[in-house]
Amino acid sequence: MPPIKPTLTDVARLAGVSEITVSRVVRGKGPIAAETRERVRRAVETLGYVPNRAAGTLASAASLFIGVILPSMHNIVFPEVLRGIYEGLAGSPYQPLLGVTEYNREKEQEILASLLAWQPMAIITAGSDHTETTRRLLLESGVRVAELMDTDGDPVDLAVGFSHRQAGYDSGKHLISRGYRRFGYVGHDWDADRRARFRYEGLVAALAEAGLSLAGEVHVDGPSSAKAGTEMLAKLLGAAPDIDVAVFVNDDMAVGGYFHCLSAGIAVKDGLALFGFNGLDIGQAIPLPLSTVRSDRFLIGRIAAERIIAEPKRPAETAIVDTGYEILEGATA
Amino acid sequence: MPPIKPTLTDVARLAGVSEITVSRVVRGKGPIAAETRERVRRAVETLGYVPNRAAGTLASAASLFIGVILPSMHNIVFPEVLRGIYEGLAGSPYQPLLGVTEYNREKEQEILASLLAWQPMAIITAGSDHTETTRRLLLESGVRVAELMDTDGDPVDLAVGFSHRQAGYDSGKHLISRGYRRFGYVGHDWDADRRARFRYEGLVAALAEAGLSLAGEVHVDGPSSAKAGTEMLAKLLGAAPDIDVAVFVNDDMAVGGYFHCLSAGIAVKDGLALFGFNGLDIGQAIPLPLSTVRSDRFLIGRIAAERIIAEPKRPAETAIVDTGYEILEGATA
DNA sequence: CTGTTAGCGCCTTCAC
DNA sequence: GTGAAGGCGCTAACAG
Repeated sequence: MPPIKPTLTDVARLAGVSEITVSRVVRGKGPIAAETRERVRRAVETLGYVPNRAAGTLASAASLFIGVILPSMHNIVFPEVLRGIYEGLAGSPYQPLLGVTEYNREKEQEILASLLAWQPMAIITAGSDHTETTRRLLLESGVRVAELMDTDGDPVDLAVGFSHRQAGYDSGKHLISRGYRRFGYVGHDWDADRRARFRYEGLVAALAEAGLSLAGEVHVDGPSSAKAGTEMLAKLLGAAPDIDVAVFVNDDMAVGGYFHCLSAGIAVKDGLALFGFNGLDIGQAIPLPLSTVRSDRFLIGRIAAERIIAEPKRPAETAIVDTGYEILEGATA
Repeated sequence: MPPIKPTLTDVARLAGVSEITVSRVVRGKGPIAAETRERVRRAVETLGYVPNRAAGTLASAASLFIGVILPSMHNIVFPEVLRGIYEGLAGSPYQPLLGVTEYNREKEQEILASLLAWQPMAIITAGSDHTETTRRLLLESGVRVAELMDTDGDPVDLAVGFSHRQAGYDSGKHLISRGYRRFGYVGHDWDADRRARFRYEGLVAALAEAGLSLAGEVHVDGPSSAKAGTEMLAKLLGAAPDIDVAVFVNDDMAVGGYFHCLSAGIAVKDGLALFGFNGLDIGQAIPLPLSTVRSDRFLIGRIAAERIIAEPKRPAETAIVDTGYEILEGATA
């Protein structure tokens, strides 16, 4: 245990220069004579000096934080977004500061307030929709704001993602074109997850255009999972035995549906088609690759981080980056 | 955009009190007259005051950060640990500050240095083993240090987890007691993941005690995944066709192995037994629940956070909390 | 290329 | 129950 933490002053004294010179060397800013730099480096080394960022933040009125707000850590989707953010931030001095809302709008608001207390240079949120106060705080913060995943709303500053409504609609069109007519839906509680509802609405719209409607639908309480998918498909088939395709809110659930078919001896695709959403690895690893919509969560995170670094001041105009998606034909529909 | 960010001084002026009084109200510390408190509250409300934590940290020489270092975000294991940490921190003023090492010891060291610059009150690391410098920095930081996941090493302060060596050994004993004799192993690059190696070594030790040894083993480059498990099991069976049980480094890989058996028409358990590690949901959702070792990642994170909050000063003695594990019999072995 | 001056916004200590 | 003074460690702005 060192008796006391060395400060800039200590380093400066040891190196025989002023504090500001040490500060410049440490931050790599300003012109410094090679020899001076070397002397300072050695002093830093000797003392084991670690800069105090709280002091730096206070003095420069600019922290190196980027506040990141994610809805959930219950499946791999948002950790992937986070990986993308880290990737986009690599090599920059910025540090993500993470909050998790559990899909709760009030919690998002609290988390935002606490993140803002650290004077972040930007906020990246994948929280679904915001409370009015949240939106106001984002707007008034004056810092860059990236809203991730969907582009169906009206962004505060920058939105990165794609239209979930359109993805749902395209899924419906695709399945209709392949001859499916009797649709069942397996979802979860979408009061929290607005993107799930957008996809659902897009799907229903596509069906309506073809003069069709859902023959049955079931919703699980709580987070989606393979286990829930297994149970919910069984329930759906109990209520609507004659459907020819089941559309799932996401791949986790759809993979569970696949397992139900295996156990129940249902011929996947010919007996019952399955369709997911996300394009998770696990869905493509099962013996019949899952028919689904692939999106690139990693890319969404990375682009958001890169754009923010490239333009640290909030621009006058809002912008939307469409990262797109792709319908994977797969083998289950 | 507010013309200027209100500070304590602004609030104090509006409320007609001194700065320190506002500070006390905001932090909920010290004795304050109910009426004063109310007046201050209103002023805070009116101005939309948000405390500047950088200033607070600097002045009090104690930040509200807990540095968290995780090896990877490529599967659900560490997000679960993180959820546990958030759970353990709920209701406290502490905020996790996350770094991800990608299983790289040098990167862990860099991340640690940058986290320490924020004067965290504790460091929680699930990084595998440390460089010498990392260990020294942890030791000298003087703050609480929790090392998560395994208890096979010599902790700096607090370790929370269980012995992976013992878990590997118990797995071997269990499988031998069930009659398996010809073992194959499917792993990944464990230079990075020392816990995987500990389990492997435990397994091999159990085999040796019974006069057995591995009949074959394969290792994938890169992160583990179901897809890699599928491919690697095929490869293993090419090299060692007569094994009666395949032990996988983790459930992701084992689930992939299960899929290979489905596709290749191999009777799981009777033709080839499968054994995993972690007890992931997906492993328990497949038609034959995976035989595996269940650990509680959420609990590990939560306990670490709770213990740190309960005792914010580093105690004189190191401590180890064994969260245990459980062999799940499952249906694949 | 280097130094001086003057805070950043808050909290600790000590007084009343 | 409240306040005054001083400083936490660093950096912007301006000299030289």
